[in-house]
Amino acid sequence: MQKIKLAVNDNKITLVDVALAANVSPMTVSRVINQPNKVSDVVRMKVQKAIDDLGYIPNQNASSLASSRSGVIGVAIPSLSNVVFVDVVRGIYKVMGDAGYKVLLVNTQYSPLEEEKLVRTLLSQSPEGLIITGGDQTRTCNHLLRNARIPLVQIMELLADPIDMNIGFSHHLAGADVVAHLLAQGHRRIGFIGARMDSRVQQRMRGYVTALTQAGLFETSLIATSPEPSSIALGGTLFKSLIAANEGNVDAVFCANDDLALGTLFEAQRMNIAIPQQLAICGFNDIEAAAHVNPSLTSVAVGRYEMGVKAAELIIQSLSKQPIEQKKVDMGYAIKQRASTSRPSNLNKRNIDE
Amino acid sequence: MQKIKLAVNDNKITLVDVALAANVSPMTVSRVINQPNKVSDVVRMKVQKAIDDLGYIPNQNASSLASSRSGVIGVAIPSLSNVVFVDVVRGIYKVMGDAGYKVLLVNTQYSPLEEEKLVRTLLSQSPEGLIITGGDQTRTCNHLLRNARIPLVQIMELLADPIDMNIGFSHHLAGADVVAHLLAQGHRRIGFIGARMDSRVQQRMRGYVTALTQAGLFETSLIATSPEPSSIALGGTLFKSLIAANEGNVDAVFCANDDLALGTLFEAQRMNIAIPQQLAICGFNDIEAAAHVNPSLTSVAVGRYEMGVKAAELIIQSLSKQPIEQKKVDMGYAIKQRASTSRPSNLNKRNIDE
DNA sequence: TTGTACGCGTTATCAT
DNA sequence: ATGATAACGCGTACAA
Repeated sequence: MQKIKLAVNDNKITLVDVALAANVSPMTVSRVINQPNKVSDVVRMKVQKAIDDLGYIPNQNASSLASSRSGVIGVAIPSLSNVVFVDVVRGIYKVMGDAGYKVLLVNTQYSPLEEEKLVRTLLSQSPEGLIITGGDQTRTCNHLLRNARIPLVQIMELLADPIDMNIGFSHHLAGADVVAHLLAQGHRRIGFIGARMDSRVQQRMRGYVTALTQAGLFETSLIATSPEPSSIALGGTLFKSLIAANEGNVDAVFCANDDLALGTLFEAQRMNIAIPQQLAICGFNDIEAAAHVNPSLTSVAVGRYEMGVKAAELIIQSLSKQPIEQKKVDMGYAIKQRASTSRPSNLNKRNIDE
Repeated sequence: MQKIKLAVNDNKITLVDVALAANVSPMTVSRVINQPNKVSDVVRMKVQKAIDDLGYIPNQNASSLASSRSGVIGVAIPSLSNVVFVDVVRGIYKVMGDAGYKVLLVNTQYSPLEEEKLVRTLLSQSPEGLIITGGDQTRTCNHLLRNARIPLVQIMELLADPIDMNIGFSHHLAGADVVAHLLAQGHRRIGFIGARMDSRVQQRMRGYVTALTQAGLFETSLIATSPEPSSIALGGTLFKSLIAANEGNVDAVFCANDDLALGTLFEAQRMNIAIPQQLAICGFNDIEAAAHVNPSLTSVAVGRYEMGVKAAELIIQSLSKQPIEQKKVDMGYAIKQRASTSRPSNLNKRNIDE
């Protein structure tokens, strides 16, 4: 019953091998795989048996080449160490996986040059769509993307001049809103702690500076930053230098993310600084620990997973030629007030969370 | 000066277009890209100019098909929500990126059936190597992998019968060692909290059961588990049921990971249970927060990033036909003792960390 | 050093 | 419903 294979080169089973085994043309085998309903039941089952018997696995490279449909979506993020990006990627994987797309993920390490190189890599895979982070591309990279003529979504922040589609939120407004919240709680000496200082963290900081300046309360000594990646440890370190630089005269701190905020919180506890009585702390991103640590940490919640989902949906919608209602989507944000910024008079009330 | 393109189908620039523009054969263009030193300087620069002018981007699908070298490494992990896997993936990306390989990452969601489907997807991309998690594959998937004839590394745990290469550590030993540590601190009523209960968590639990039984201290009421994914919140919930089930008679808890341990710690604090005086807590994975939370959390450190690096290196080594000294690598683990399990007499000493 | 011929494994298109 | 033929874009192997 066994047919002899023609292709003997690499003992790889091809469409032709299956066709030979099933006594049909290669085209029929191709149809069984891609358009099963266009094949009669008898033939389909015969072919399927041959496929199973031989353990045939289609060669996607050949398929992509012939059909110019790769089923690949390229995704570029700056880091895998940051839960923020990983959460977005999770959303992308969820939607793209369900839709049958493969995700080719690359890590730019916050470098536009590295990003340009990786975008070339992505484009050489003939992706059907692209999701990239932010708007800080090199000129060359920008040209590459514009010439690619495939759906593209820039995520994580709102851009003035997006290449194609854009989804994010205003980091500047969020930063200013945090300051407004802290001012409303009666704080005056409000510090800022930031690390890595990428485009988005800088926007949060500018929001902070703008709002605090407007209130006539800004001083440069209130800012403590580092180019290093954020971490809990770095948060503690920066908090100590902030305190030192202001001789202890700080009554609130806005941390550019929750890792830094937790570091600040833990360090303050070790310094026997009462939170929020002596020091209020507000983080950013609202990671899970924020709601559970003692005292619970006020933070800015952003729908990261949802952003990934939405970005993927925009690509798919675009690919299915459906009209895109809006190419620019503002995901917004929400300040989750918790114990770390409640003013003393509120402390006996139960904090509303979620 | 402009040459007319032959391929007019999709305004995609191909090797032929570049060749025409540079007045050379397509093969020469191919060489400029893949073996530049085999082309004379004059021609190389002329061709490079044409490449730049036209914005040519090689078609990797065609290249893979013709050369049977895809430059793709497939990676399958069960979840992106768990920092443990993300850290391993980071290590893989580091090494594979530097070596010029693309990483195709898939998420099996802890389902062997989903894994089988995704392994098919990976194989259809003609990957040159594969990295997958654990040894819990379906029979079919196992066959697929064995027949693939490409380097394969199974990561995260030590396997009795690996398909090809294997790198991980013994979760069973680690679980038993944690119990030994807690016993040495004088604890007797040692609870276990676990969630998701995948193969690796189950091995940790069996290590716990074995060691505690050996000490004649095991009771089923000391175990609290849930099939849900781990989270800080779930840690708190499980801790409360553990306490309830034992009427408060628990003096130490071994949590299967640090999220659960943090949940337990924070919940215990809210219940005014003194740590470690009234309750010792040991986590697993040694995430960054463990060393910084107050009191600091004892945890089991495992070189996740390094495991990813090593797995990638094994693949690359294997691909370059270098002999593999050992196909099975034990990464080991280390219990990082911190304040959460120090017995009272040790409390005034400074805890050694790192 | 450069070029020619062919094939990689699949699918689009047109016939039957 | 099924098949024959011709690409898809590139690299291998050999020739010049």
